Amino acid sequence: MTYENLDAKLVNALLDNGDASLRSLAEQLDVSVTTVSNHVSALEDEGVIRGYTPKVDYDLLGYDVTAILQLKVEGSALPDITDRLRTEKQMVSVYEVTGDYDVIAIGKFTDTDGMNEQIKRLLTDPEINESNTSVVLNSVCENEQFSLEVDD
Amino acid sequence: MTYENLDAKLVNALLDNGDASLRSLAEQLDVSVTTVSNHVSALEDEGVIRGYTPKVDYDLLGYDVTAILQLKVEGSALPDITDRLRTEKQMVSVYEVTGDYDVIAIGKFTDTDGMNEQIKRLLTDPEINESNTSVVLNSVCENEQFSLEVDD
DNA sequence: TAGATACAATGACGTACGAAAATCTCGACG
DNA sequence: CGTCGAGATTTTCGTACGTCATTGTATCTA
Repeated sequence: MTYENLDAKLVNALLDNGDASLRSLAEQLDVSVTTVSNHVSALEDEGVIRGYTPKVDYDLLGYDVTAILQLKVEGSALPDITDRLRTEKQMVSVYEVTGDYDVIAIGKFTDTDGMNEQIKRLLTDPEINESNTSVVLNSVCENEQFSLEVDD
Repeated sequence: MTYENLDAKLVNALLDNGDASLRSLAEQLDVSVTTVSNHVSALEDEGVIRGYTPKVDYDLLGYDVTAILQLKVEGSALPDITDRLRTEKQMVSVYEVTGDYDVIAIGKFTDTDGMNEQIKRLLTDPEINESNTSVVLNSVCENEQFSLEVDD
């Protein structure tokens, strides 16, 4: 088994269960605990694994509404706008993009009223020329981290 | 300190560091290890915390290109399309939405060529009436999990 | 020679258990 | 009608125990 395959398998195993103990990983991949420890540490040091996080179910916490905002922005104002969006706590993702719009942002809200209010407030910004909001009806999948390819 | 505040603080502490030990959480929040253990277990059982996952840096792994697809789909074909998108490994998020388009999907690719090919293949589907692709120039933030409000 | 492995020692960790404290329930009484 | 308090329930806490991750050393392999 090559080094890189082991790393990919480790990442995949951790994506499956971020809590997995080094021992269980060692058994699963048929290598020693020490090797697993070394490789996982290396992945963390390299930044491939940038830490661990609980998967929080925001739906259960009352953040029922997800909205996708698309904005056309004055070119020079782009950093201002993205900065402002990022500091909005409930913004999950903010992208600068090519295409019809300049910015696409995804946010989560407790209800449509709160969403409308917050979005309205955002859109008062004179540097936003045009906007388009899509409300999510159904999240087929969200923030899925896909597994890496392994050639055996 | 109320029960709910403790839970919110625990979630926030774990969002800050999903690896935090029960002991460090206990010290940080000034409660006993047992209390932390009970509450974290409860949060996991309730589904508020749906598990733990490593934060994988796909950029570092060569998935440089992120694209946002918007599709108009024959109403009856919507489940087919979303199903198919979900099974595309590199799709990170797939939403059914209101607005100009019916589906918004976010995917990651190793290069623009691969992206174009994969997207072209997807769009041959006759049930997709119209599509629009935005390529991400800059991810201001991505899949940020925001912290919960705590009233002290 | 560099990387992987096995083994042992140590300190940290998660969890189960019983005791103590806090909170809630609800009828009795002023 | 409002207040009180005993019993019951829930929550919290400290301790103890077995498991785990980590580290260092020595051995093996490509």
